[in-house]
Amino acid sequence: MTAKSNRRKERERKERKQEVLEVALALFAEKGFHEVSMQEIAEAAEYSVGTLYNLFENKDGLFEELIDSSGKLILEEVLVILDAPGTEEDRLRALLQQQARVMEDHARFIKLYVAVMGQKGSKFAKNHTKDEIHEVIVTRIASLIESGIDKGCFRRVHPMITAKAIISTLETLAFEVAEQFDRDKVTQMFAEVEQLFVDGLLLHGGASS
Amino acid sequence: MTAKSNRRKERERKERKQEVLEVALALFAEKGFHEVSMQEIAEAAEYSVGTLYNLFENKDGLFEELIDSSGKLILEEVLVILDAPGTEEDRLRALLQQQARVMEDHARFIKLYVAVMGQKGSKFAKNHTKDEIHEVIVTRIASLIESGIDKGCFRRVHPMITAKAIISTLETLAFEVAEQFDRDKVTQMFAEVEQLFVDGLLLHGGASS
DNA sequence: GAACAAAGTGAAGTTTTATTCATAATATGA
DNA sequence: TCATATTATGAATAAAACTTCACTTTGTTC
Repeated sequence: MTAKSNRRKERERKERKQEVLEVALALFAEKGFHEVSMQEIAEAAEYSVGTLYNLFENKDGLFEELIDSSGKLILEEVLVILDAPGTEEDRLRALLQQQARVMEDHARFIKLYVAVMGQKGSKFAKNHTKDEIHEVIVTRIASLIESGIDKGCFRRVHPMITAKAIISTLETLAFEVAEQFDRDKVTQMFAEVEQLFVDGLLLHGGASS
Repeated sequence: MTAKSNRRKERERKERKQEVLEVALALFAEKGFHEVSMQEIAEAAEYSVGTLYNLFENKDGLFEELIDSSGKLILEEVLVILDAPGTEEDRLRALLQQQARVMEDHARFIKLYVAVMGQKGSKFAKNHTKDEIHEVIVTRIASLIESGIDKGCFRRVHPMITAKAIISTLETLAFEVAEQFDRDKVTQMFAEVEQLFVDGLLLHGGASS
């Protein structure tokens, strides 16, 4: 009985933490880490400050867990798309076509992430997860492009720079849609991005329409 | 005599302010606004805190002046390039080719700018200059691209999204080189960006090499 | 329903940092 | 050189936030 209870307690604790993290993400993404007080998070989450400190080590700890948990989620989603079977062109198109869905869930996180990434000298510089997400995704896309070049379906561009261009474009657009999300508009937007990058990379007949 | 003196006093004051702003920019870009104290800026600038408050209204004021002065500089530089005579292709290439030089002067500012831009809900949301720089540059590039499409030298892409893609790519790369700048490496980098975007936009024969 | 444990609370303590201001140093002009 | 004005200083103040903790409420078990 006790073991079973412990399991449930633990799960409930995780749920409470998740609840807080979601509220905190919204606030941090809107105003930035230092412009949001623990008091504010507590009120928004309908807990007291004390409870926050019961759930998390401290404000920095809360923030790190936020980056960690959201980061892992998004990384996983993107890798599933990139690891799917198909040609390089297919997979690159799939990535862009599914961005609307990915961003619906994660635009606020991406926004926060980009803002935090900037300050490498800040106290969050040590955080491993932070850089990893970005690095892994960019590297994967770069090798996808490289492989497409080798097979002769993409023209010769610098794979790493192209990957960075694609990701930074997606991040920038995520920024813009983070506040009020409109699925149709965003889908349309990424169709344009797809046309820009993928058609621009194709060697044969991409420049139509 | 007094008028002459006043003029000089004023100039010297501006110089002192500029001196402080440069030091502050380096610190802010590295660690972020809230992670840099007035004490820290004072020490780095080799003044006392009191003097900072003599020169600037307060910390927020100092920051706004920083964004304002650096922002106007960079805007001016970019517009000169975009307003130069030549075809759309020429001017777009010129923009990318001259980025190495522009960034050598302003990479730290761009980095800071991007990080701050993120938090629209922050207390700097009111700042006009902030958004204007970005908006003006993006809009100008978009109309350059649009005009190139109309003339039949670029393929049909979404001008605004393409402009945003180009700018966000440049900003991202500025991020990376902000710390230690290597002119040759950066020049090479932007050549790759040029190849990616401009060749990708051209209707005829761009896909060579 | 009583004893115990777990979760929640928020006022008070502590730390941090922006800002002020009385004073000192320096520059200016006669 | 003296009187005056400008500029610089940094300890003291005040405000804002993080964090703690003694206490209350809620849940669990027998």
